[in-house]
Amino acid sequence: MKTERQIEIIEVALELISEKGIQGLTIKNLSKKIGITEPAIYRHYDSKTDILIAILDSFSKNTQQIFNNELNNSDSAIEKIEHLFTKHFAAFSAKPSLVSVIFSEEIFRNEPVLIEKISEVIRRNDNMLISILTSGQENNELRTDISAQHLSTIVMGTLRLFVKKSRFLESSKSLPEEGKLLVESIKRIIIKE
Amino acid sequence: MKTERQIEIIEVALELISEKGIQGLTIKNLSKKIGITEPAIYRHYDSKTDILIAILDSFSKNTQQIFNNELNNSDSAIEKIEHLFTKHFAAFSAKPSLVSVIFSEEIFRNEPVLIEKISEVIRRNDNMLISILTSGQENNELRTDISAQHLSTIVMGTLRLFVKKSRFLESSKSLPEEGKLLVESIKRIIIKE
DNA sequence: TGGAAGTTAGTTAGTATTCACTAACTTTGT
DNA sequence: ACAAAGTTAGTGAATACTAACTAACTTCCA
Repeated sequence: MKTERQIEIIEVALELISEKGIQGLTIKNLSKKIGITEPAIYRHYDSKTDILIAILDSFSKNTQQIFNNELNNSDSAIEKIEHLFTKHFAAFSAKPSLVSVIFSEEIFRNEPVLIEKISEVIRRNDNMLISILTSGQENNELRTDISAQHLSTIVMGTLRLFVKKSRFLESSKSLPEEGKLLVESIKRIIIKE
Repeated sequence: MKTERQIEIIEVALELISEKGIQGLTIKNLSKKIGITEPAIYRHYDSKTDILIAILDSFSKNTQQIFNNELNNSDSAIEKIEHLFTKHFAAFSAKPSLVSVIFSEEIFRNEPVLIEKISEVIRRNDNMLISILTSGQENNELRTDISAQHLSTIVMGTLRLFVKKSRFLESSKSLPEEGKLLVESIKRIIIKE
């Protein structure tokens, strides 16, 4: 279990990465933003790498939970995909730093242990989305002229770029509002006519 | 114009970022990999930030050229999109470090001048792709039940995630080979029935 | 044409600053 | 009273960058 301070540390670390990139995440910046001294950080995590690992584990848990909820309910595939988008948009609205870092795996390139963790998360999420799409094809809900693998890349790629764009280009509408429209387009694209 | 050494520096810098992330790009690593001493780097670029700016400018020129070639020829929109993908796959095969960093804007978060440059590149490429798609819709080539803005996010998002996946998950087929199949799926999705 | 002057691209040695992290001590809450 | 969570003061290593010097070319012109 994580203590309050541990949770605060990974949340603030996430904010720092979101604002200044991975180079902005230093123990000094982290402690200053929290309001304690540098050595105090080490009462809660043994090393900086351990903090990054905790961030990735938190991602991993979060996304796995989202996918599991969708896999184990009785909704149609279309509804599952819709929830997937909606939940990501809600999470991004609530905590912009989180989702914007989730989709930036290149940030965690410098430590082999982090690359391994990231690769596993990508692989697992990909497989879960593919299994949702495959069962949608089997139910005659989704188009079958395109493989579930390709549909997965299209759906997830669209979601990711949409979120990233919203970080770099500001829009008049809110993210969930504009996202809702995009989901309609995605549904129209994958549905069986 | 860039000297040979300047080109070498940005190429090696790109390799370092690709291998170890932005934190792997240090003047020491850079000079060691090139085979000169650290101060020699400063004969060719005034600062590390200038090297990053040069990388982004090179991206900017490259992608603008690709888009311009496509905009100003007489191909159909479908063919233009197909070329867009093919050229990216070819570039990635030839120099994996380049394309994998192009699509990782979060790497350049720490300097405001870099964020500004990145945002401009994203915005410009987005507009060019939208104009290709819009003219395809006007020619009755592409489906019109989905806005060119959404089609653009779908097409570019798919391309980007596909390239990123190929970096983290290894596949049996080659990138251009597997990419060709993906392009067929994308075409099937955006074409007017 | 040959030597002086300047340029280019490198070197060695060193700067101040920042980095992650530690030892030893103090405060705080139960 | 004791453990958890903080502090001050410091470590060595790494960071971007600079100063001063040099070898090897190029340019220029008497």
